[in-house]
Amino acid sequence: MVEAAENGTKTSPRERYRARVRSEIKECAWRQMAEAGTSALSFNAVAKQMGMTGPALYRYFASRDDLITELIRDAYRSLADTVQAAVEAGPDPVALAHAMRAWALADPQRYFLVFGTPVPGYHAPGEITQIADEVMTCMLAAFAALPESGPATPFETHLESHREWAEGHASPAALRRVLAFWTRLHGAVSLELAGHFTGMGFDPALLFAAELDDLLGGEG
Amino acid sequence: MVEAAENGTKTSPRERYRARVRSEIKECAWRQMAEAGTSALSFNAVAKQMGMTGPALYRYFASRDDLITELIRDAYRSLADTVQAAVEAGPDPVALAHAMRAWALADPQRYFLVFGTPVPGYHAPGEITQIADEVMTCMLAAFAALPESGPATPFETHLESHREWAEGHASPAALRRVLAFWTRLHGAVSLELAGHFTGMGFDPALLFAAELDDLLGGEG
DNA sequence: TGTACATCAGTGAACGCGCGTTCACTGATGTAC
DNA sequence: TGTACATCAGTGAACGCGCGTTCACTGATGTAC
Repeated sequence: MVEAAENGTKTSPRERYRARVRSEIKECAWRQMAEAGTSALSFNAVAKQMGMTGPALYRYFASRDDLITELIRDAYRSLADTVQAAVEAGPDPVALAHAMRAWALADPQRYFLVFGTPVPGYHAPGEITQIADEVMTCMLAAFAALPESGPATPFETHLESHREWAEGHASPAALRRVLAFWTRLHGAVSLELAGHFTGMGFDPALLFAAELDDLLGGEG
Repeated sequence: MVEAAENGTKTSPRERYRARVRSEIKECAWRQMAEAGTSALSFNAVAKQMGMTGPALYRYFASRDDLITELIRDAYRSLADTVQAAVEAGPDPVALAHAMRAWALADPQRYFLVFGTPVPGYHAPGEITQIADEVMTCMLAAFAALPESGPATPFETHLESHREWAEGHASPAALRRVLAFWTRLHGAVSLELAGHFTGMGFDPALLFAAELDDLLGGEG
């Protein structure tokens, strides 16, 4: 995957080469994470796997932390793009849910880099928080068109006075639906990916569908 | 917390001392995990924090991996005990849910050691799988008494032929409820603990209650 | 109760290792005239 | 087109560090007579 030039300026061969190597390094890092886990990323090992010596990587990333931060950002970015594409095709929560699940299954370690065990001290840079907001906005858009249901639940009443984060784009009922959507989706997908369903013989896809159906068909 | 002698045999002072130091080492390790994350557990650092030199720990644990495995086992064990205690007080899913959430909030890193990002290669030893089964059995017990609801959903039909893991102790309807219970509980709790709700102002406890209510009150 | 011996918790030195990172360098690639 | 120079990707040696782990030891605690 070659990183494209984002504006019209001509890219020199050297710039193109740099961009290609940079993304090859990232792919290598992803592969290493997929094999040994999210927390086991060695700068030197990535270099070796690239056929380079360790110090060479410093031509492309200022430090190991720099690489990791960029991987996290890319993970969020690809989720946001996936969600955005799904919502642009129409505000259909079911389609959105399946797009998100597919994104998760495509690369479990990427999923866990976003939604997995947090590192206690770590605070995400603003750039990442912003992408997370994008994702939330898209999810809200998918639920905006849904009809109101019955009388307000206690949680919806609570949301009435705690909805600044949605910037007024949605009713408490829609917010509750989005949060339930997100919660159930994450619950089912992450238990599945972490292997907590292996041993029980059922198909996780059907549990996922059932949870989704309960939210959307059940009480609308 | 002193590890009690499990049978009637007298424990020598030395044995009592050993047991106390062992559990102090574990507490130290938990503290270190709570500060630096699940994956950052250094044998030497634990020793230093205990006021010992590194090699001294080998009197108590055969290796670093040994310590970690035992911590994971203890985490599962304490979850199973919590769940068991809740269910013994009566088969009330609401009480069970709140007991499990309380257990998670009491020590997030412990929760994530059980339900967080998995390490790709790792396969849990049989002892741990067995404790996980205990937890599932307890959850099933909490739902066994619940009344049947309407016509079977597609997922329940699927479970009809994939329910060996429950050993016949529950109907497909109950199994579906247990899986939804577990999924939603994990979804809400883990997003909360990972900090994905910070920034939005609402109270995670109310989202949790709402999800629970939707499962138990909503369509029973 | 006092002495001789065994047990065993903890130390200090040492091991090899892989880590992230720096630095001065070489040699290929691209640019200017 | 050929030559002189600048850029810059990548190397190899070296750094200090903390890691898990081993080993021979010291010295305190417990046991046997």
